[in-house]
Amino acid sequence: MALNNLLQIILDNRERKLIDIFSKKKDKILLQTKQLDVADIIITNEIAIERKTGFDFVVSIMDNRLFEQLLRLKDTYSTPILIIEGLNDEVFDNTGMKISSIYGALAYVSYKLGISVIPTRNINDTAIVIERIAIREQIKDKGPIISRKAPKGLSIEERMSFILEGLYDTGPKKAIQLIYNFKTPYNVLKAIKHSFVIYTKTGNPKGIEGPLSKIKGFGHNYLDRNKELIFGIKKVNKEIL
Amino acid sequence: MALNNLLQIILDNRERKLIDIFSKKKDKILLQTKQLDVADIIITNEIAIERKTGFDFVVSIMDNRLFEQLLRLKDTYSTPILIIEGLNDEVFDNTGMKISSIYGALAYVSYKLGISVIPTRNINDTAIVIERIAIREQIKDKGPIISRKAPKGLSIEERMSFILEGLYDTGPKKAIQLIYNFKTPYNVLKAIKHSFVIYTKTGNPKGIEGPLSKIKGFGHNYLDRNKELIFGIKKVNKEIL
DNA sequence: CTGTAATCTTTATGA
DNA sequence: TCATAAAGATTACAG
Repeated sequence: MALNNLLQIILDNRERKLIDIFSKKKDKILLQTKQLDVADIIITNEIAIERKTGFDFVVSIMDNRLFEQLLRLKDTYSTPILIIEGLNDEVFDNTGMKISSIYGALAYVSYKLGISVIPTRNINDTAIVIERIAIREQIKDKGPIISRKAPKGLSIEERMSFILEGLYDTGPKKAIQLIYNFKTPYNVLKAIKHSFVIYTKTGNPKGIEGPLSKIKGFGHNYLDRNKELIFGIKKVNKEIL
Repeated sequence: MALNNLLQIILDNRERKLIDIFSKKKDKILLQTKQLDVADIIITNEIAIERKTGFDFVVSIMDNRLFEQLLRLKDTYSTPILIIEGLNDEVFDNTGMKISSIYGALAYVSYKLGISVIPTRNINDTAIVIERIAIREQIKDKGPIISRKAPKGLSIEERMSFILEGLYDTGPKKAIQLIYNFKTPYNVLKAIKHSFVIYTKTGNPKGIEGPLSKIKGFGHNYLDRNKELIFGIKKVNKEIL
């Protein structure tokens, strides 16, 4: 598609500044703008770039947007790239986030999520990086990309756990325990249905009985709250069901 | 107790400054120094880190040492990491290398070579990154557990919807529709269980029948994918259940 | 993401 | 054996 030796770059139409910069290079770059869902810049079918300023990066950590965005990027493109622009003292000092948290997130994205992180100083540098990548992929030897560690879309088990994390008092740990013990989300709900609180003679909750009682870490409170959530009833006696 | 929570970090004995920094944390970190051949810092058998100041980085590009080093790192450890420290104006202005060349090399290392690049401002930040990686690999859960936190202050209906948003192709809209029609999450799963795909004589999916067919927007794809997710079975024929 | 507070389950203890 | 208190583990929340 690339006529002559024109570089083809697709930009999200909200990236005004980048559009301006590349517009001035019409002799080199064939610019295309559209509303993009999962990335900010697309170089090829395989390579897409998310651009974040240092400030954006930190803010998106706090509201949990970062992880979600990057996972989608990773799901959609085999070579996802994050350009992080101007991660400087100003960002570290003024966002109120702990330094260790920022670097923890950065390290996580880079080596655990397997997303290629490229730091730049400012938007002009960002434009340079984008152009270099486009040149390499579209003009130079399109040498193979050395594969990273196993591409990690959500497995079905992870996805199953994901559902259960909607329950009260249920984080990743408990969710995984439940799937491990009962195999499927539906079985988990059935297990909850068939478990009951045991009371002492004086009427105090003593523990639980039923399928759920075989796993540690699930008590009467867990049962009560989640039965209401799943079945829409406040209290359940064995006799009623 | 304390002994078990010690982080173990192996440093090349030429990394004097890092050794100094970590030496002051003897209560947390078990430091080991030795002459290392292919990395500067070793976290586990799989994870090793090359540390380069911005200046070193540029110089090693020029004398062709960079790629040789990093390729060896990559050959030896399955998760190679490059910490690039203080890649700032001073480096870009005073090394005499073209900006685009520096970024070209950086991009190449990151997305083409598949080495995890993590930028830091200075050696103290570098130490933080190393410590975070060690914590994640040596203390926290091995497999990265993904979690989704429910927004706080949800009503029970909202919370019910949130559970269903763990299903495939189910966002807020479909989740609310489902709760509105079936009242509780458990009923929704039962409705999915008792809904089935209808096929044409030629074996093509035609639509669905059962409780779910009464609502618009839920087709055979939705049914197939989510039955697998909820019940752990790839395909369900009416006859089997 | 991290670090801390809050919450829940389990174990220990005394009546 | 039951009821309360302390300990241990996990989740929720704020930055």
